[in-house]
Amino acid sequence: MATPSAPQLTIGEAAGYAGVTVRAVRHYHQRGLLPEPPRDASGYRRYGTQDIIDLIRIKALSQAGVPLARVGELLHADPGEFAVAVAEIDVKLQEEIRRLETHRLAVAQLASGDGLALPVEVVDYLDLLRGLGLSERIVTIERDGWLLVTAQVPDQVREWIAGKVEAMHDPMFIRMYRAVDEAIDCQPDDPRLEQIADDLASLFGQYSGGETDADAPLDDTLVAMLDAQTIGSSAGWRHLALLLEQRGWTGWTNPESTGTNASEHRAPG
Amino acid sequence: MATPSAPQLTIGEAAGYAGVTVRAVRHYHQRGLLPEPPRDASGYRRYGTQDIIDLIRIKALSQAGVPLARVGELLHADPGEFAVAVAEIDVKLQEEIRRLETHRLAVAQLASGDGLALPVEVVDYLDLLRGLGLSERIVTIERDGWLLVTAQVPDQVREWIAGKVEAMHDPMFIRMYRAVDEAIDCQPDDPRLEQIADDLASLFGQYSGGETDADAPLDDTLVAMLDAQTIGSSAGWRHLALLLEQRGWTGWTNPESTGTNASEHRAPG
DNA sequence: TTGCTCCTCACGTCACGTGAGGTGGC
DNA sequence: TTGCTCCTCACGTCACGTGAGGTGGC
Repeated sequence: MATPSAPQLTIGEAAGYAGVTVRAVRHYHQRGLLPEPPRDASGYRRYGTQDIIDLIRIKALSQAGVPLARVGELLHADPGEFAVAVAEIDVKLQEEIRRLETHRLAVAQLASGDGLALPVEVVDYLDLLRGLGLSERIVTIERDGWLLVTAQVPDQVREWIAGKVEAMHDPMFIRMYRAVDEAIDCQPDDPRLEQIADDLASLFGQYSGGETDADAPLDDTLVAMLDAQTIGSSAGWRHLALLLEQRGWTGWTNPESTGTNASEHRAPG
Repeated sequence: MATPSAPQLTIGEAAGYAGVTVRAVRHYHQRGLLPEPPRDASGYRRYGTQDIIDLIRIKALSQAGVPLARVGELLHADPGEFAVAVAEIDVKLQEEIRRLETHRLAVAQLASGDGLALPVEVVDYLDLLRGLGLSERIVTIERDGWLLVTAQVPDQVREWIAGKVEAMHDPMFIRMYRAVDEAIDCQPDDPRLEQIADDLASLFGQYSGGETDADAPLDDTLVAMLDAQTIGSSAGWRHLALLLEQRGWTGWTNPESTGTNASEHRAPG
């Protein structure tokens, strides 16, 4: 009793006392983190107290996000190295937490269905369009347009959307959007298209279009994608574009008509 | 111009506009998340606008921590299913953030070198021992003992350590610890051991040992491990145990002598 | 012609999980 | 004898990364 005999645990017992799985212990042997203990007559590994302590420390480091490759070094590092490594680990954990918190915010927005990969401002703008009574179809088209633009130039989007929201206080803009919305489901021979084209041509004439800027021009390919996504998605819109051209308008690529903002950043036709 | 032609992007261009890698796009095809687009004359995949939008949405969901297996369902889910799934994702993200924050705290403690897998209270207690001038060797032995106990019964440790801290206000306890510390590096024939054994026997006699409790008894194997880790680690201690037995003491397994708390939870021998 | 992109396998990463097939211990 | 643990391969997981070896496009 004066010299207590150290217990020789099997791998399952050792794993249990350390709070890890049997497979994890074998894995640590394979990775060289924990030396293979002696075997008994049956070929079973037999673990001592120090092995359990090492297992607990390996588990703690690993759970703190330290890759096993570094755990090996750290187990036998002096306090100086250890402190440096710990500082690095803390920075990584901080970054990871910030990343997840950002994603949580994104996911919360995402509950609305729109917020997926879109800034809050854009989601609010889309809700504004809904509030004006515009159809889900046109809102979806707007949303997809903004998805494309946001993926490309995320930083500019906030400014652009501010301009759009302001424009939406102008009753003329609202009338234009409603007219375009009405056109979306028209057949090309629908007589309403002629009336809508007349209205739009008149509205466009009143609007001098001074908001064009070229801070971050979108490249031609992206503009073509946006056009395809907007005009190309509706036979009514395609025909409306033709009618507007007949009235001297230079095409859908003008800002107020497409419902996306891409064209605002090209000089009017 | 009235009917803009949709651009047909190569895989590299598509990946670029969506902000993912070329390999990721091929992977999404393989997983069935994104249908294979048509090929051109050279066998190159050619992507349209909707593909880019889908890629952006896949990326957003994936980055939010949604496994690709679920991304597939969610891409075409109705708003109800989507909302439920989003709520689940948010819960997972919250858990993950909490887990990482806990680990950050652990890692911060870990900077001291001790805090690895130990509660703050234990670290403070170890610092208290250092403050009393005890050697690093005995502090390390204490630490490893607490590591073993904490891995086993983490909830009880806080109470136990409170009792230990209180006991350390008793000068008798401090003298015992210092005597035991002095013995650690003694050869078995060191004459000081006799003196230390006399002192300890005297101290033990004064101490009635009323703090034993059995709230969460440690199993025999764990106690044996603790004994091996403490007494077994020093020839001086092993001999001191013998000398104490000669003085009628029942062994190291009595609480005040080992420096670990395990034995406090067994009835004195 | 050079350099870049594209193509299809197919193995590597990371920390283990999970059988597959067999043997020892109580 | 049954059931549990142990043993050693060795493939599977997850979301791609990274060559390997070859061809098309500008």
